[in-house]
Amino acid sequence: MATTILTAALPYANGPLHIGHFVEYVLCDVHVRYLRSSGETVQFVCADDTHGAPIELNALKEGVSPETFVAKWELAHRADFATFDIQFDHFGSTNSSANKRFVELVYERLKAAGSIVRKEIEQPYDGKAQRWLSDRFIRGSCPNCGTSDQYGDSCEQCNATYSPRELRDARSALSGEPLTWRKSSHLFFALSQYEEELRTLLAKPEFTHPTPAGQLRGFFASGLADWDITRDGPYFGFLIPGETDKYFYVWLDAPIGYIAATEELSARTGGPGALALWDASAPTRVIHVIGKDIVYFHCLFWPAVLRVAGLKIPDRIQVHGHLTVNGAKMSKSRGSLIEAKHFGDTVDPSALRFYFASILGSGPDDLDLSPDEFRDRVNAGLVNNLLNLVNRTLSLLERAPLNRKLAEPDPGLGKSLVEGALARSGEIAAAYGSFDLRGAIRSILEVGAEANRFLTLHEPWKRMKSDPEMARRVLSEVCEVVYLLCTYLQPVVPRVVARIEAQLARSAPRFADLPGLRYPILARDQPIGNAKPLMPRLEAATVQKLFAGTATQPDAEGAIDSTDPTIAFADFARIGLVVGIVREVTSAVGEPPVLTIDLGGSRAQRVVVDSEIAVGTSVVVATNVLAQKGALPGRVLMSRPTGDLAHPVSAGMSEPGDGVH
RNA sequence: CGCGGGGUGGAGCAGCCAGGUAGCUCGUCGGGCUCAUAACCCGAAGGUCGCAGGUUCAAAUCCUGCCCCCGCAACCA
Repeated sequence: MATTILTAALPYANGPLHIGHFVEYVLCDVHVRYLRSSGETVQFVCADDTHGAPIELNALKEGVSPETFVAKWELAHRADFATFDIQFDHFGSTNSSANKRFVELVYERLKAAGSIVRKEIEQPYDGKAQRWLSDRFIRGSCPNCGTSDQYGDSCEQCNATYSPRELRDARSALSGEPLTWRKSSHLFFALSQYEEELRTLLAKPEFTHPTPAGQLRGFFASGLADWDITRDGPYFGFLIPGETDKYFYVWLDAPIGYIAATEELSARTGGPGALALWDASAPTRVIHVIGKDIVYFHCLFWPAVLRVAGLKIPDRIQVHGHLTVNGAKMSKSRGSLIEAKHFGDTVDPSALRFYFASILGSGPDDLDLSPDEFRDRVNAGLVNNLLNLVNRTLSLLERAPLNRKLAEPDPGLGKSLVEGALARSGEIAAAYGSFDLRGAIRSILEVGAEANRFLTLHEPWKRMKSDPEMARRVLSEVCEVVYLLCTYLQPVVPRVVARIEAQLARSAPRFADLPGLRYPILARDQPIGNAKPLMPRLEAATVQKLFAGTATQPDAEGAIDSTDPTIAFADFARIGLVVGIVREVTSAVGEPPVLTIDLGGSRAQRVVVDSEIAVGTSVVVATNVLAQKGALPGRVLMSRPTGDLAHPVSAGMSEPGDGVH
């Protein structure tokens, strides 16, 4: 049977993993465990992504070599994977000799195919720091709305996109120096040559979900640009052979890390080797699981590179959404980022696996994690319905007078129950197979509910004395369902299923075995083991600890009430208030006036107000309040001298840029 | 007019492609059970399916316009 290579996106070796990362790892790990249970041969590989400017800079900041720096994070990442039962067949590093070899091989093949072109380009340069600057390291004012302190490529405030050339007052984020521009000779991958092939590929519904595919269509509209695969030193990465102080861009060598990982796995286990597995004509099935943020790299550059290099084009790019916490994007600055380690230290990691599985569909929609949702789904679905079913059944069976012995099959009693549970295997397998974990969990919960109803109907606890053999027969039939539930649940919560198997004193069937099974599926002559609660319910206090420090989302209406007599001082303190002077007022008929306000230094800001204010007036401006989406650009004017607001600012007493306390 | 996704009982979702009794989980209320991790079972309340128009015998579902929310924009990974 053909090997399936399944990859998870490479985590960047620049910091700890957070629970958002684990949406993907759980999705992959569950899928892989399902495939294995179905009898497929799978190589589940991943690696740390170690190259690029941020790592190089952060290592420098810590005074260690990049190698030492990434080694530290690799160790932390591996520990987190172990905590959450993410079982890679191989977890490598892009900074490996195997990867270097494959990057050079791919490069040679691209060159031989005539797909590498050289272009002289001008790049922003920081003369003081002696570094070339990516957009990420450039800050300036948006040429569209004037908002200060924006990145080199787009404005968070008005959503405009532009080039660093257009940015006003563009400066290096490293040294604060103004940008200079220098010429450099860069190698490009001629992506434009493969436009038609990529179009065809993206039109295939099995290649990726229609949503990301549709988004990429926008790129074709303006024509695909060639891809710059060169970075000038200093850079942490692989030197480009035949060039001086030029490195491969991290996004070229990172996905090749998938190939290198399979090579290292082969070397370890005596497999066929990456070139055999990844050859364009190989029967291998390649599936990349990625977040929607890196669709471009995996659906455009990567297939084109593979195609030209004579390697296997992925069969599927499985795209998932991002995790939000309390409805908002996770962010370090907002304090809503939950590190995986913190989570794993606080609750049973199986709970998170189950939670993600219960909300993960096959599409790229975002998922949300909130304390209440998390607790409800885990407690109601996993603990109350499924695990409590196991516990109530086994704990009755183990006690006298039943003494852990099962009854002979009683088809009239339990055959339809067991066959009903067995009949669900098809839809559950199909759901797992299509990455619809949510659908799989839904079906599994129905199996559990059916068995719970069966117990309520037959009330074995009432018959324990009057008719113990009847109680034994009822419970034995439910044991059959429990046995099947082990199979169904094993991909999601392998650790918990192992405990159930121990209590049942049996190993569950594999998915591959299910089609051949007929009632009864359980060997009745073998006694069960000892019953014990399988997993505690999540307590509200425990869950709160997980979210300690994360902001809770204000309710849709009423939560922000400016007439509220008291708000926490901390909330107020977060608003940055600065004195500014109105320099210019423009107003079109029918439009609210727009003020340009001098905030001291080179900072200026445009603000929309509801009434005109004279030029030269001193005002107080909130500098860090984002405008409501869809509203006119600008931030909030907090106070003005002539209005009825509390504290007029006297011109002459304060200078633009002064803080307000 | 940058691209895309979404707006369905209190919360989160399914249904929409192939129009025809609006479904699931949680929550709420009432009842049952008492084996089990206060778990399990039964029942009930609660929705003019974002707004407006159109097509149709019939629209959550198809078409048009509008409003609102979210995400993504290749040289940040």
